[in-house]
Amino acid sequence: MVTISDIAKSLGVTPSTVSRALAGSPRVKESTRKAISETAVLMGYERNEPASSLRKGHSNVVGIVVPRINRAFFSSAISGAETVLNEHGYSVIICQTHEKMEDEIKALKTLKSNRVAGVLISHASSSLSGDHIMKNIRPETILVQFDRVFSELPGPKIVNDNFHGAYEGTHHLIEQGYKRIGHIAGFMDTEAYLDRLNGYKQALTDMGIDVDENIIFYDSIVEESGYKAGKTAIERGCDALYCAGDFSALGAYLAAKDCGIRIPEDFGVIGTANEFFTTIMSPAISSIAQHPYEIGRRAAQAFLTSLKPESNVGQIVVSMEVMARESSLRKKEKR
Amino acid sequence: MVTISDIAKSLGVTPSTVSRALAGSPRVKESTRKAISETAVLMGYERNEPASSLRKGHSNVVGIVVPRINRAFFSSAISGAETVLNEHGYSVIICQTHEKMEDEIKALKTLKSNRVAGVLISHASSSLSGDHIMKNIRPETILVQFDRVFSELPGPKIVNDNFHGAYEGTHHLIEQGYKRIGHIAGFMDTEAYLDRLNGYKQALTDMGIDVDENIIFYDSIVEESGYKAGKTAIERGCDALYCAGDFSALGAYLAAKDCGIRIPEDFGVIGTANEFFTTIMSPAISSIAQHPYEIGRRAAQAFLTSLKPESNVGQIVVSMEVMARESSLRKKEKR
DNA sequence: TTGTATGCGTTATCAC
DNA sequence: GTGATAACGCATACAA
Repeated sequence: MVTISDIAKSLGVTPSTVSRALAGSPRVKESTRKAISETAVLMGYERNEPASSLRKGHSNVVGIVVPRINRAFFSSAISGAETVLNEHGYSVIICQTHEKMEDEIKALKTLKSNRVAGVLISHASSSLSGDHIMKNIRPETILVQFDRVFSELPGPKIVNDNFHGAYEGTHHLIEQGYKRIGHIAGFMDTEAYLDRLNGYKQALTDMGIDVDENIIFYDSIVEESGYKAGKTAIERGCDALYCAGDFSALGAYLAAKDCGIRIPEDFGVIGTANEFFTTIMSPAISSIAQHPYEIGRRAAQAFLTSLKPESNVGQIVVSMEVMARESSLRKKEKR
Repeated sequence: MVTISDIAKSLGVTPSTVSRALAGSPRVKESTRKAISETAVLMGYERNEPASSLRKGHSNVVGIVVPRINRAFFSSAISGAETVLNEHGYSVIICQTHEKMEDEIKALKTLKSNRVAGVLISHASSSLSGDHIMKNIRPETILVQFDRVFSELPGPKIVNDNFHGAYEGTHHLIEQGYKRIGHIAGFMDTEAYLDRLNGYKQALTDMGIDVDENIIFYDSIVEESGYKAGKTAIERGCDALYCAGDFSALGAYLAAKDCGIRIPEDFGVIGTANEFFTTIMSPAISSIAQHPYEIGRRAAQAFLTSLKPESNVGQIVVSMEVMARESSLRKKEKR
């Protein structure tokens, strides 16, 4: 392995100069700069990152902490973040928490040990406050939260525009003439679901419809719960459901089908997340799209700008988009 | 930040002893060992990984190189590998190649700079040989290939049992009474697709059916290509298709539907990968399941056992499983 | 079983 | 604009 000393010797300069030259310091003559970088590539020099990290006190690595890697939303967010960070010379260490606060703490400790320059985190569902995050991060480390955030923690936060997404989705159902619109809401310990619930309520209120707690289902947003909630919603006279997740929407959709109820004529469904499967069902399921890749990109960019002193990124809201498909379109489009 | 010297001072021993104790060396008295680890937690000691890596010449990090993180197969494989590696004290750096050999080389260089202990790689489609991999890996680094492998490279390889999966899938179609079975095959520069093609051919041959190159489609396995191939297959008198991917299977499935051909009565379809959407279509699409999470786990385990001298892991084949669903079941199950 | 001494490769500080 | 020197924290070879 060739080191900066090797380069220095072969050029009759000192390691300090080589280090400065390779770091792009302005305090080195242009001609020597060029000579050094040329012989560096010639000799096949590659920086020893651990040595550099030890000396500098931090590495060129950013940690990303998520509940699970193999979930469409997170894997896309990671992909977006990795792409941006790589372009700027950073590597990415991935940690999954399996939704457990305990694992989250372990992950943060590992990242601290590795002296990462930053942490992009979407916290575990069992993390009820951000105390353990602040406790397990060095003060110099840049913390960026995305998707699932604690508003009480400092630093950039990248979130979906859940309120407006829910608002638009509900409004769309009303526009299509649905009268009694229920909601599969998820659990209220997650801010995202609370925001969606509020968007839903606001849309109803704005259109002069009373909110009925009997048709709001505070349940997990998996397919099975969606199916059950769908059945109940139908019993309670709903003619449409806005679901905080696509899998619960799928459950409700299948429940309606099983009851022999026509979609969208007699029953409208709209989900959230724009999962691939929603596009290929027949009828296709409407969904409120998130932009996970973009959220990952933004999180990475927030980290990069936070690197500069005086920067102050704050909260970034990424819009959601109603993808109106057959499951909620009963009015014919004008032509 | 507390260091081993701090611990040493507070206990009246030397840093070497602390280092040895924390590393679990047998050459340290049990009582001092205990005292040291106790004060270590008491003082909140956390190892400085860069320092350790510099000294040892390698880090406790394993690099994972994949074409894209946000693809179901790879994100699951990463998830499995990360889980196993974490249990053994390793962190995971993720790199994506976007299917470009150029990015793959960059990724390997980065990992080399970081002195990773191992590399788990599924190579880019544009990598036609493994030369660049060997060139950009230190000889001490353990190389594990998974899913897309170069058989000419040394070291463990974790692969799907593509041949038998394809064989079983094709055999299943024959058993269901389909007579003229085509194949959407993918491109032959990828070993996996070649193996699937061979399994398909073997199954036909074993059942006394002639292989007809006119109904083998060497095309990309995306939905669009599947649709086109599906149409052509129908024109050429096929009554079933075995597809090397689920998205091409979906394309063919929709092509048949658009032609007004009944599935499975008049046309059978089976895909590969067992994507979620195949289960919820109506009729549901049969698929030959892979086990990506398991493949990731195995890759990580192969790395861990390769750590031991004298170990010699070789090739590991992970079985595939025919998930027979409505799209290929025209014989009623016996009851 | 423990201590002593050294160096891994880099970068920052200071001097010239 | 360049050089000399030191130090980051840890792990090992050797000595005792």
